[in-house]
Amino acid sequence: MAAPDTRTQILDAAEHLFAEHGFRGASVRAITDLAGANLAAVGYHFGSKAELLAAVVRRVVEPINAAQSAGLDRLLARTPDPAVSELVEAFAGPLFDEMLAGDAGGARTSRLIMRIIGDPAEEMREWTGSAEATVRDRYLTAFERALPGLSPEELWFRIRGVLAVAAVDRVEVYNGQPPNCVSPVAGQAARRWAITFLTAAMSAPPTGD
Amino acid sequence: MAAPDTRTQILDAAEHLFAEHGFRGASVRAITDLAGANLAAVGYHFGSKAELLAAVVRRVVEPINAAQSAGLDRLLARTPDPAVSELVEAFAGPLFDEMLAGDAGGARTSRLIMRIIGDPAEEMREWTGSAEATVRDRYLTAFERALPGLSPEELWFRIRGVLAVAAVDRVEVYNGQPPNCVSPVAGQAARRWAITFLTAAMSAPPTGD
DNA sequence: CAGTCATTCATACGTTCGTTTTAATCGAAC
DNA sequence: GTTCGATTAAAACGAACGTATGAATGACTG
Repeated sequence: MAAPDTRTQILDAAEHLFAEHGFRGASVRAITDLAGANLAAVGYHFGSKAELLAAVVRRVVEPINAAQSAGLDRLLARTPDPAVSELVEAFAGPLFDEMLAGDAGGARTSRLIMRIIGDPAEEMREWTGSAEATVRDRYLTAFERALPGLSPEELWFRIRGVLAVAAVDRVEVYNGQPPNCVSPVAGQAARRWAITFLTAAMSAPPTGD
Repeated sequence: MAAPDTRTQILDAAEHLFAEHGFRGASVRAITDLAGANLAAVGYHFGSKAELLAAVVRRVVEPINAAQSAGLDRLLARTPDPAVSELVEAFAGPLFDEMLAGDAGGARTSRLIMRIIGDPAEEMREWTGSAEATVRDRYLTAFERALPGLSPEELWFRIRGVLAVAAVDRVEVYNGQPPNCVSPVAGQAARRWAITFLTAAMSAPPTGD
């Protein structure tokens, strides 16, 4: 604690710069400079830049997934049929909570998550373990019970929408401040607004064909 | 001006590769190779790689903005107080329509938009003109009238959510196929699903403090 | 004290990048 | 047929990148 080891300082710096500039935009030299470490430290501790990214993403995603899973456990222990609002809270809440725990009110972490879910066919694709898929499956079936009549395709579309809204939170959109209000908004307010927004969205009746 | 205009072929190739690999991930050499043009053609026709990006983004964003503006005009010509569902349709609809006009059912364009709104402090920041801000402002005041009691901050949060859902459309999320259904979904279905989803979300009552 | 092991350091290598420069090409106007 | 502006082609430049290497450092062990 008095002397934080080089490895975690590199992880911190990499999380910062990957979120801000993307994987290709953040150079190993910039990361090690920010971390106060030597250039070769990345190779020594992680093997390569891609493996460093995997470590960064894992560190961000794992607590979120654990919280999502625990929240669903808590819900299902009480009733086999949770309400949509409860499912949304348990699923989307951790995305905000873990982000708030980070620096700058989570603005940086939300950017990182946005890059993770938005980068197709990049080095961002190697980190996923089975935990993510498991949690997704469990929420999918829970939502299916809570929203009868919704096709699996439309349900999956909605869940992706939840992820999108959570990820875009507090990322400045469209080049600058919104016209009539301050941004980024306070973290806790954004969390409540998102739950309201997403609960209404998930609860919408199925789209008629 | 005939069939193989080098300038537009470079624009097409750049739109493809910027969407797929991002600004830094798409090299000028890869773009000119895909376009069947010479490396120096980018410098000649656009000046630099950053200006090429600006041209690409402009070409994608301008028709969307024009359609959004025209849709609001049409609405306001009929009634001074359009319903929330009408505003959502007029605002989010063009994001899908213009994407459908593109290749691959718009999957690539949606990725490009996602990169645009997700890249802070990058070269993605130079393209915006006054048209975007104007359209945003007009929708903001229209939504304010349709949703009394909603604070400007929460309203802006919701509009960003609409953009996020539209942008993430058909981008494969979380590394691979969703567990129980095919993806990417058909474009027209996604458009209807999104309107349903977002109308319900925008219509949610204000979050209590 | 000598030894060893993990870590840090300075440095170099080979690639790839965006950009620039200079020459070649081509179509039309005179 | 020549000239001229506009476009394309080929080559090269310097900078930045990810990675690899071997020597220095320093704390702990015997």
